[in-house]
Order: sequence, then structure tokens, then C-alpha cells
Amino acid sequence: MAVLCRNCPLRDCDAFQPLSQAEVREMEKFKVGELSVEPGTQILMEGSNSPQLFTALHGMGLRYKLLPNGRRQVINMIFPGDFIGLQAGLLGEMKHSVEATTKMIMCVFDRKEFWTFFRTSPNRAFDITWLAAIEEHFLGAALTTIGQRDARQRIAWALLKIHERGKQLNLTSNGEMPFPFRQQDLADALGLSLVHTNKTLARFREMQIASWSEGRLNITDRETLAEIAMVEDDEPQKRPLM
Amino acid sequence: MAVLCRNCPLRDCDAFQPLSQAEVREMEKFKVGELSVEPGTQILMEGSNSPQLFTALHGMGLRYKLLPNGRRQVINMIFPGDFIGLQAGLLGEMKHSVEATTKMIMCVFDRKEFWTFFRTSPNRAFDITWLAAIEEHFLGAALTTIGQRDARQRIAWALLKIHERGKQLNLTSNGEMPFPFRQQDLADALGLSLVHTNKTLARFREMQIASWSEGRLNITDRETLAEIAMVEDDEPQKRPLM
DNA sequence: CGGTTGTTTGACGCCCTTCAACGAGCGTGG
DNA sequence: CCACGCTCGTTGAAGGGCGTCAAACAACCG
Repeated sequence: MAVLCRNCPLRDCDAFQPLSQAEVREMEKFKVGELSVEPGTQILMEGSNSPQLFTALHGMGLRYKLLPNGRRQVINMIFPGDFIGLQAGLLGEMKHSVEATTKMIMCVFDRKEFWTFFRTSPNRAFDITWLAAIEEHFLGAALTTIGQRDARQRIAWALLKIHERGKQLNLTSNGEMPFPFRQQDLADALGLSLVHTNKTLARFREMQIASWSEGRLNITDRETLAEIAMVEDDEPQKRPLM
Repeated sequence: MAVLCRNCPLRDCDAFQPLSQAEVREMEKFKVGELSVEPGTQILMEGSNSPQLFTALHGMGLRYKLLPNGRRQVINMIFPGDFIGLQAGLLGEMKHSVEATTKMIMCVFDRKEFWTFFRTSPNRAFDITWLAAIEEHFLGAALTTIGQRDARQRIAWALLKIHERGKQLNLTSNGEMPFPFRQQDLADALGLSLVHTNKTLARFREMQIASWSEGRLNITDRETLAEIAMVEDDEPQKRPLM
């Protein structure tokens, strides 16, 4: 029923570091099941103390924080292969919420086993820390974008990052990829208003730089986009898959 | 000459989780020396592959990223007890730069030992991941602040966070603490211009909410500050000390 | 067909950036 | 010893990028 780690479809992507057979077996012992959720489902709630950790196997979602005044910051977007719930596993409670945007399937790990896992599988413990470092890196880059780039640059940066992730996961064909979010989600991720996000996207579309409609993102002129975003696009390195 | 971990002055702060004697000994084996740097010194550079990891023992500094157009994002401020260089240790290179603002003294760890340390000291490996999770949490909160709060709220939030850290480290007396940064540093941390930061700080001073001058920060009306910042101030939890 | 959700477009105004200038403190060298 | 340069804080003025308000349109659905 549930996918065995040894058959995990994600391991075919070159986005992820290869695992030894022994490591795969360790993961299989750690994995306790699968969870399938419908679009819009809350997977984890800020402040909650989840007994489970997840790896996204299929589908996309959002991490976000809400402010008392109703404003929402999207921390990042969740793609297949992302590890969810590290904070709950370590800090005791989630510091943000997680929501499924599409239908999602997730591998489920038992939080109670987390510590023994850490002790008995130092390789994989190392990889969890690696993942945390990658996330820290991403958040630093996002902070820099929101703090220092204007609206046009922010959106260019985000589209590039998203496309980069899509390519790593073999989601692209001819520069196009599924991108099932709302404009409001992107706006909340970049600290922009919906209206201004919409108008900036429209400008990119007119200029034939990038177009996003009906759930599909198409990067037409990657070079100009990179120029606008002020990024030198280096190859993203492979990451661990839990 | 160098401070032994067993005598580390930071371990008196209630900011940090206690260590067993065995763990302290493990740290002493990992620590290879101390580094003392003058104000303004670059400790780590973005893109560099540092052979060393550090723990700030004394003094304050900044992590930041530079953009091609010269703008600077301060990722966060470094206080005593902060672990520096995790990204270099795991990802192979630093994704931001680190600079000393005051004179700083740092414990030095050998990056080559990092992996064996991880393997032989699962407790401490767990703590490193814990630190990474805390950092991730902070960056998520900072992202939310810059993305969703206006200038007044951002500054209120930052002053509260700073004061909170100062209190944990026993740096405060009567609500006052040393804060040796420039206004430009705070502005770059919050994605604001220097001018507007200055004017907002002036307003807080007039309103007798908080005053910062001559390297000292004084929180006069913590409650109003928290109200402005829209934060419910929960007790910060203890963190590991490497 | 009414209701809901998401995208699109126009109008208006303000928060914040940028430009500019001045003052204070401090170290350096003539 | 004072002039000079440099850094940092402070303040005023002007302009624009982006937020908010508002409304219309398309798609989907019970």
C-alpha cells in the first residue's frame, strides 16, 4: 500500500543526494505510514505539538505565519521532497502553520522515534542538520529579497527560485511547470499587495519574460529575469531526502 | 590561556541549556583554540570555505549579505553564545558574511572534526540541529516582520527581540543594555532607510517608549512596545550552547 | 442562476525613499 | 594646537513606488 522508501519515486530526481541501501532501510524503519490530504487542509498549526513529522511525497503546499491583524506571511512553498515538522520535533511546537495547496501525499514519521533515530543513524542525523542548514540559507536569501529588492526584483527572484526547484524535480517541460498557487500566495510570500503583484506579473507577461496563468508557470526569458533579480544563477546543489 | 569549556562564563546564563560533565569534556576535545578580533574585522566571507567554526564568547557582530547594487541585508545580530559557521560546515561554503562590530573573542572548532564529532557525540549533534531549528525559527519571524509590518512595527519588534536576548545573557541592568551597533545596521536589518529609521527611533524616544543612544539601549515602556509590534511576549526558551 | 473564488484594471493617496545639508565627536597630521 | 577629514546622528523637503479602495470580469459550482 504505502510506498517503500526503496521504491520512492523522488529518488530518481537528481535534486537529491543518493542513499546507501543501509540508509534506505533505516528510513523504512523510521517511516510509519502515509497521509493523504485534500487541497486546503491544515497539516500543521502554529503552536501545535505534532506527534508526527512528514516528508512531502506528492503535491504542493505552503508554510505561513499569521499576525494578529490578519496579515499573512508565506514563509516558503512546499515542494515534493521537503521535510516538514523539524521545529515540532526539536523545539516542541511548530512556529508556523502548514497547509496543502493541492492534494498531497506525505510520508509519516513518528516523532517519538526522532531521538533514537538521531542516535542510531548518524548519517541521517547529519542529513537532517543539512536540511536545516539549507532552509536557513533559503530564509536568509528570502529575507534579503524582501528587505532589499523592490517589487519587480522580488517577483523576478521568486519566479526564478520556483522554476529552479521545478527543474530539479523534473516538473518542467519546455520551461513550463505546474504552479498551482494563487497570486495572493505569492504576494504574501514577498510582502507585496495582491494588486501590485498582479500588475507586475502582467508586465512580465507583456514583455514576454515570464507568464503564469491557469496553474502553470512559464519562464520565457530566464536571462532577463536573472538580470532584473540581480542573481547570478548558480547550479543548486543536491539536498538530502528524508 | 584559552578558556576551558568547563569554566565557560556563558554557562552561568540561564539562556543556555545545562550540559553534563561528559558533554563538556566532549566540547573541550572539539575546541581547538580561541580567536580574538578587533572591531570591524571580517570573520567569515560569503562564498568562502572556512576551515573553522566558531562560538561567540564575547562581543557582538553582524551576519549580512550584499547585493550587486551595494545594498546590504543584515541577517541577524550576533550575541555571545551564538554558533557561527554552520553553513560552511555543512554546505561547504558560507552563504553570508560575518563581521565583528565590537572586539570579539571566539571559541574555534575544527571543521575537519565536524563529522566525527557528529558521530561520536549524538547528544551534541542533536543540539547543533536544535540550534539550526532555532535559527530557522528566528528567520521565519524576521521574514514575517519585514514582509508584513510597517516601519514603526518593525522597529518595535526588533528592539523587543534585542532586549529579550540581552536579558537572557544578563547584559541588562534596569532595562538598559549595551547595544553597540549603528542606526544603519538596524536599518539594514529591517529593510528600512537610515533616515526613516532615525526618525522612527526619535519618535519612540519622545514618547518615552525606548531610547537608544551612545551604544546603550533602554526599553522604557515594554508593554506599549509589544502592543505596537503585535507580539505576545512569551518567555524565550533555553538554547544549546556549543 | 445566484454565490463564491480568483484575476484584472483604474484611481487616489501616503508611507517611505532619496537627496541634501548640518552638527557633533574624534583621530590625525601639519 | 587647531585645521581637516571621516563617521555617525539628525532634520527638512520632495517625489514616487506601492498600498488601499473599488468595481468589473471570468470560471466554477450547487
